[in-house]
Amino acid sequence: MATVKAIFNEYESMDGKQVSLSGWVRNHRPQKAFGFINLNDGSFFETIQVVYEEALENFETIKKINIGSALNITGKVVLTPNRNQPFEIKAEAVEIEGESNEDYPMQPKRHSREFLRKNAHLRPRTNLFTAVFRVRSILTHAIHTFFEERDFVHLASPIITASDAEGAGEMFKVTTLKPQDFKKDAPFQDDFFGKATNLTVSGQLQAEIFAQAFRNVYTFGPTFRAEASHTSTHASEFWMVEPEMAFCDLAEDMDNAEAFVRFLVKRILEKAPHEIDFLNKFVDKGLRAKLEKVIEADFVRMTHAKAVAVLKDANVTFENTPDPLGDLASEHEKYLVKHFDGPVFVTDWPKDTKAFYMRLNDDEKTVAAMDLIVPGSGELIGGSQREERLDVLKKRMKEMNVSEDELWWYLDLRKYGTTKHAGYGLGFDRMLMYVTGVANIRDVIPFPRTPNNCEF
RNA sequence: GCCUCAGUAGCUCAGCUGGUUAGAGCACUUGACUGUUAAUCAAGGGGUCCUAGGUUCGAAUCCUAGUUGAGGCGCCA
Repeated sequence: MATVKAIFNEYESMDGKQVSLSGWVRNHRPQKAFGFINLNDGSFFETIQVVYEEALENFETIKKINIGSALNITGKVVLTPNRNQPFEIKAEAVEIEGESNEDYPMQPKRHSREFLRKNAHLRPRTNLFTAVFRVRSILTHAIHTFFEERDFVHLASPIITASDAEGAGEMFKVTTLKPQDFKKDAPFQDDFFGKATNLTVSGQLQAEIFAQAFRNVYTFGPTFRAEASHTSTHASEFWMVEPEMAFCDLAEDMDNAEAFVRFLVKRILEKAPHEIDFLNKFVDKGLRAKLEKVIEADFVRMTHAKAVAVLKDANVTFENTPDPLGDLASEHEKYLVKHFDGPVFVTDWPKDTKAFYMRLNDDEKTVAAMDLIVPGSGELIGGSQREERLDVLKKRMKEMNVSEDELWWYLDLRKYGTTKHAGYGLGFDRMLMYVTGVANIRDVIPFPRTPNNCEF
């Protein structure tokens, strides 16, 4: 069985060669004595044009084939240098593997993203989602390749956790109890794990454990947030890449993050040129230029204090006043990436805006944190140097109401050969938004989970 | 969670200052067409105008509530 991809690669030497193909009809234009079928077999972004003529014994049946039908085709490759496509397949046999009903919802025309979300079982067959999900697959492999080439050890951090200490957002409860089984005083005593358990919001704390053994490690897996977020960059279930490096400070952490983002972009440009062309043409006209610039230019790095100063100097009225002690609003992030025309690292954040484990700077007011903000996807990476000093860590946990008892093992790491170390979390789906130019996270996840939406 | 906007044919949308039987393009069905490229041309079928209530002689159109979706904000990746 030939594939469309293989034929596209070798058609010049295949004139007159017989091939067998199977795939799905993307478009069909029958005429009186012949017709054209655009077939996609899943191997390649492009469709292949199949021509069939009256001489075929089931010609009248073929003429009635609907879009979406699955076909088996035998025919000859014919070079057609003077037509819109360099070659086509002249059919010798067209067999219908699976018919498509006349009410097939996907038409050869533009559909709204909302409609396609409601038809998540059919949208992978559209050009846009063919491109997006192939890029998603390539991006997944590229992540493993980047770390594997640098001798990082991959670990699968647990999806069910007992700790809810991280404060990264609301968590989903995991329980086998029925509502009436919860006891008032000790609700989870009789539960499956004998304690309250949740779906993970981050694998970082477990990655820190492995980093103190393997030095450089990463996790890559699903994470869950039960926040009622209604935005284009939030999902209830999403994937995160979380490297963790021992003997590493914040600057080296950023070096790694920058190299990582650059590597991923480069890989996508190499491995998915047709998909990027399509996305550049129909989704985001500046996409290719933007990606090429990311490969070349160094990312801007500035402290939070400097960023606030830049915002104060800006000749723009913000709804939220830039606050040297506060978080950046998304309008601020948008201004910064536009102003610097590319990704921006913001470092050394006010300690009250960040999590307990981030390393306290010598000024005792800021922590060694970094966010990488990018156009379109907002905060793509959040990371920090971790607090390795036991006494300081304990003090921060007390200040922020984090239970020492629950995280005894995390504190143990600071007793037995503690090292300076750092890491970050990269939102995989946001990275995919960034490299595809797709504006909504629901359109880069095969079956997105958001508040009130768990179909499919 | 807060704010704003929207819901009319399978899809994309027009109609909305109230007024006969609710329209277009695409899709679908039938027919025409000897090279189409989201083919073209002709005809036909297809509607709980989101739901409930209200105002009115009369509501797709105005009002109220609900519901679903989208966008923005907050939270973060």
